[in-house]
Amino acid sequence: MIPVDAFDLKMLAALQNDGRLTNQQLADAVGLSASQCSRRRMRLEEEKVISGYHADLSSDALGFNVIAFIQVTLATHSPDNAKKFRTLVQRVDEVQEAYSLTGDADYVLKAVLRDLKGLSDLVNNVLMPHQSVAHVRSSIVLDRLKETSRLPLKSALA
Amino acid sequence: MIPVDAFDLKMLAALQNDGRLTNQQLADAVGLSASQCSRRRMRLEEEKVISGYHADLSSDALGFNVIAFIQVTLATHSPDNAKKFRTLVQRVDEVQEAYSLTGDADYVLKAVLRDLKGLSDLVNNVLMPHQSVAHVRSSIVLDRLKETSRLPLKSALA
DNA sequence: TTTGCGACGCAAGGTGCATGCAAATTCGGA
DNA sequence: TCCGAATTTGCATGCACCTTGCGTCGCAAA
Repeated sequence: MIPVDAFDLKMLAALQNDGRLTNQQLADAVGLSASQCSRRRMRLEEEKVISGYHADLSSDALGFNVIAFIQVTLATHSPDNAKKFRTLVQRVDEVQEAYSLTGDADYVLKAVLRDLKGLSDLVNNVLMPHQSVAHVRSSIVLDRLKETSRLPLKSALA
Repeated sequence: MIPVDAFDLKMLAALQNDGRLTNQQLADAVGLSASQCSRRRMRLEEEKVISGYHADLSSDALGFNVIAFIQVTLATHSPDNAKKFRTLVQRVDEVQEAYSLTGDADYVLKAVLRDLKGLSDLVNNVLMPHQSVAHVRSSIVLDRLKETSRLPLKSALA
């Protein structure tokens, strides 16, 4: 597959923690020169091992007070219907994540909203009325114990 | 609360998309000078509206082929037990997200693993044997329709 | 109107980045 | 074991970028 050695892994781990690390800081962290870090980083970006860099914003500070998981059952399992639902999900910014899962429901969505009215709007005015959707059940997040997107790289040597 | 004006929102939106934007690029995007972008960005970081920057790594490219949602029921609801579970979750790198929810289960975890054996290990050798845990039910992700951490800022003027 | 304060753009000095280059290292075949 | 080719590395350099000081502008209160 894509060549990723121990240096790359250290760099990836460091960049997962701080995406604005200087090549020099990276160099100090992994034990290479800055120029090498620059080259390797460009390669990793080129190969899409690093798919992007993002600022992490505080949902609390910005007034997003409600997070919800929404289990969705489709009206039919036709490919056409699935595609319509997919497009819907892509379009709605409040939906951060969407997965199809084994188990009871067809899909699970994670949504971020300003308040409970926002959730109500999403469920009752966006999801429920959509032709592809049959049934919706939402659970509100009471407490966030952990929330990261870091991969457990310690176990990874490709 | 924290003062965030239209310029700030534009900057935040831009930095959500690309966390390595230059102050000058930011300036072009929002219609300010680079120096002002620098100052405002520092302020937003200071105030923790921007909580950090992270490289986004491709789980596929790095061989993490299994994502699972794990519903956990605690043995008892004592504060002591909850704290033990909290610590466990924090320690296990494979668990990316953990929430307590309204509804059936006490907690939902999102875990990233190399393969099904990894999931099995996590469930049977880490979660199940832990004294705080009574019951575990896991669902495997079949398809990822959407996966982002962007906040829907269009609705946000604090 | 005047005064004070905050936000602005500009300019300059310092810092970081990317590429050329030569030395060092690795690897396979004889 | 030895040698040569290919890859990887560190260093140097020219260029872009970042940050801070400074003077200006606009607005709000007196």
